[in-house]
Amino acid sequence: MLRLTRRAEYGLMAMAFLAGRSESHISVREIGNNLAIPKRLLAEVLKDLARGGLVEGARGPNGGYRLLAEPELLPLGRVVEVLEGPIHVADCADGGSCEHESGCAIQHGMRFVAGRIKQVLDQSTLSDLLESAPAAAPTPPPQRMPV
Amino acid sequence: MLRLTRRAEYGLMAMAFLAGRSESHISVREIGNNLAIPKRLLAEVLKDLARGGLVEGARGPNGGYRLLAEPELLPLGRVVEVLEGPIHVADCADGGSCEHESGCAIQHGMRFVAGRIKQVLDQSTLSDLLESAPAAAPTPPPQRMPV
DNA sequence: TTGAAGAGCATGAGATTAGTGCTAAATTAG
DNA sequence: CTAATTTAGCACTAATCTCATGCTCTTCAA
Repeated sequence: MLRLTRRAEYGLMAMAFLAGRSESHISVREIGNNLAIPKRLLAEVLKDLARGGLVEGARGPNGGYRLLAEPELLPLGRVVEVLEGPIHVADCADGGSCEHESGCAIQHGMRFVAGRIKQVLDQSTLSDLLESAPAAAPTPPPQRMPV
Repeated sequence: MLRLTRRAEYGLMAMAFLAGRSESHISVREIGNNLAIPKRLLAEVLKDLARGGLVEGARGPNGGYRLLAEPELLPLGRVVEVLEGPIHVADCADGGSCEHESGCAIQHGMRFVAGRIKQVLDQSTLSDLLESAPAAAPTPPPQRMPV
């Protein structure tokens, strides 16, 4: 499917929302209202992000979440991995060794492709995601298929 | 999850297998034996590839499948789309307009990221996948986040 | 005519995700 | 101290999707 889960999507939206606000703590209720995300689910997502160390939760009135990471230094891949676990594009690419072995000639190529996909997420940061304006979007250096 | 289905993985393996053989038609049985893929499922995958015009099936004894596309000109993304349908990285990126609207500032950024991921698949060809050797693996030109 | 092989259709089992409910713990305000 | 607010943690249901298989029909070569 090559698709992010909705959890990851919500998580990225929430992180971006937090990055764009200066208040120290923002509640799930407020984030959910602004982003039109089911609050109950958003709460789960933010809890996971807190467990992953990307945000910090504060309880009680005036509580909520705040970013711990700097948006400029936080790769999107990190957010995705916290919410979905390690990125695993294909068994052929990520499994220790290809179980289909002998006849399968694509293992090396698949690893390369999977690596490129991960790179896309690792080389874009949360602040890149926010800039609808120009600039940013780091471009990876040219790369050849390694031997 | 950002993960290819097993169907896509099997499909790529099979396509690569066909590309590496010179015989005109190779049966599901032979492909399945070589790649250690459940034959019944592999048959479904190859049928879909045939419907998608990437391979051609021939019935009867000595029947089987053969590649229709040239490996050097066939992007991996094409194979994936035939087997999984259009690549859809995230609702936020591919949906017409972000349903979470107002507060969601990442739609533009997500589209860019999704586009980069699709590029990875569209810029690698079936022959690239096969070369565990050197060369190939085309490198996309530098790109900036468009306004 | 027979056997090999793909084409088509349907279906069951399993895994994964989306979303919700409920309770406990912390913290602030009065 | 009490009440209200908000996160933390756990469990669970329903829906969706994938994996895999079974069966029948059609085509075709020997």
